[in-house]
Amino acid sequence: MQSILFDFISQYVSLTEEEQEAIVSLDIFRSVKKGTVLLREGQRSKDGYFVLKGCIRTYYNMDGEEKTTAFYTEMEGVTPHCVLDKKPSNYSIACVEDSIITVSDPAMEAEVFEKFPKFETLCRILSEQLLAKNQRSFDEFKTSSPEQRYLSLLQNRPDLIQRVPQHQLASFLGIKPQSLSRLRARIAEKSKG
Amino acid sequence: MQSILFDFISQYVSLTEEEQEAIVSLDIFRSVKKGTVLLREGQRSKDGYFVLKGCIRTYYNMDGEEKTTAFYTEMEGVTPHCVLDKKPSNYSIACVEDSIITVSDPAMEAEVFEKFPKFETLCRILSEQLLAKNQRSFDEFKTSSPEQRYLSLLQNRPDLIQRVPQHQLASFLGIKPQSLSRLRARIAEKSKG
DNA sequence: GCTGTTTCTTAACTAAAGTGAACGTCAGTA
DNA sequence: TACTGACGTTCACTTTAGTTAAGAAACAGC
Repeated sequence: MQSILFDFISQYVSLTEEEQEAIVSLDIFRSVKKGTVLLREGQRSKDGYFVLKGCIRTYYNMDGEEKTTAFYTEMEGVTPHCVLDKKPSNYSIACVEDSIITVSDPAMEAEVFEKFPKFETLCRILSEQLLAKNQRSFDEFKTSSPEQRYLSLLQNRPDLIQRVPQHQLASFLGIKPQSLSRLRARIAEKSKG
Repeated sequence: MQSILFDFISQYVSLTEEEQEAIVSLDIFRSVKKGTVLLREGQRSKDGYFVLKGCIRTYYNMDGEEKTTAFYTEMEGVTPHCVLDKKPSNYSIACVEDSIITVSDPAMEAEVFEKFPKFETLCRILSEQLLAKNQRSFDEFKTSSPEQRYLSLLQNRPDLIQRVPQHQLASFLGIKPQSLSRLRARIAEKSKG
């Protein structure tokens, strides 16, 4: 299980035995059941999550309605805003499927950065790349219609459409579930032609 | 001029005289005229930009039409995707106003990180915070209508509405210029009510 | 297996954004 | 001065999303 994480890290920096053991000794690996809420709106958690297997999502509760804004699957991680903000979280995080994740906080990070500065470089590079990726997604979202967004999702993350409920996908695409149904019907109609 | 940058940095880490001089000696400060294109679609620049005064924007050329997706004003910075990607840029960056900016590249960063590891910590923290901020904006964008987005812009960055052409604002809000005009008229109508 | 809930789809109607075109304003320029 | 092009607004019309409601299908708990 841990090897999945180390394989991922090795794409960026190489780790010695000692460094790997330092990670393992932090005891960050968790197995969580579908539906488990990792972070609840209003809490002040300091934990960040990284998905080794499975899928988790962030969602807001807007006047009674759940709005899912992001999914994190294999080899993707989230640091909730409240960790950096020092304010209660304004969204929740839950497991979409049974998942295996790592859970870590800034104190653990600081400890590792101290011992192995290499990890700080790793984290800097990862957040720079995540930032760029997030901006690209945002740009694509802004410059395309719901239908184009759905088609692009179909191209780039077809697995998501299978593993995630439609109504969660809808808000992820910035529309209502009914509109997603209609849009799908429209596309099917076209391709039948 | 340089003091603006150091004031900003001092919010995160404190710099010694020596460190400040190291920055100054890099000769990164530039004064650029309105309309200047800093990065053109298709180029492979390694430069990142930080705005001390003025405003710059990123935009895509989508079948002849310019789509502006982001504005950067005082104390905001961009690292174009092409810097991290090692691919030609798929967007352009231009000055919206006469501006004073810094221009730096990864080689310069590496040099400074080497001499003063403190700067790597600064950069890590900055990108983590930028990432969180960007995700918040994206979440807000997804969960609101064009009209709500415009009203929120009016609240949070009223200056942008003044200093930026409407058609650039429109694509920034994810809509067409005509829709922005209409939407503004609608709001004015309501408040007259 | 039954029941109730959640999820997905469909439909009719409303509201808003996209599209194409026209027009007025303004700045720059021949 | 007159011409040009860019920008913003308005209008008529089309397309699509939001809203409300109803019903079918899938699923979980009993």
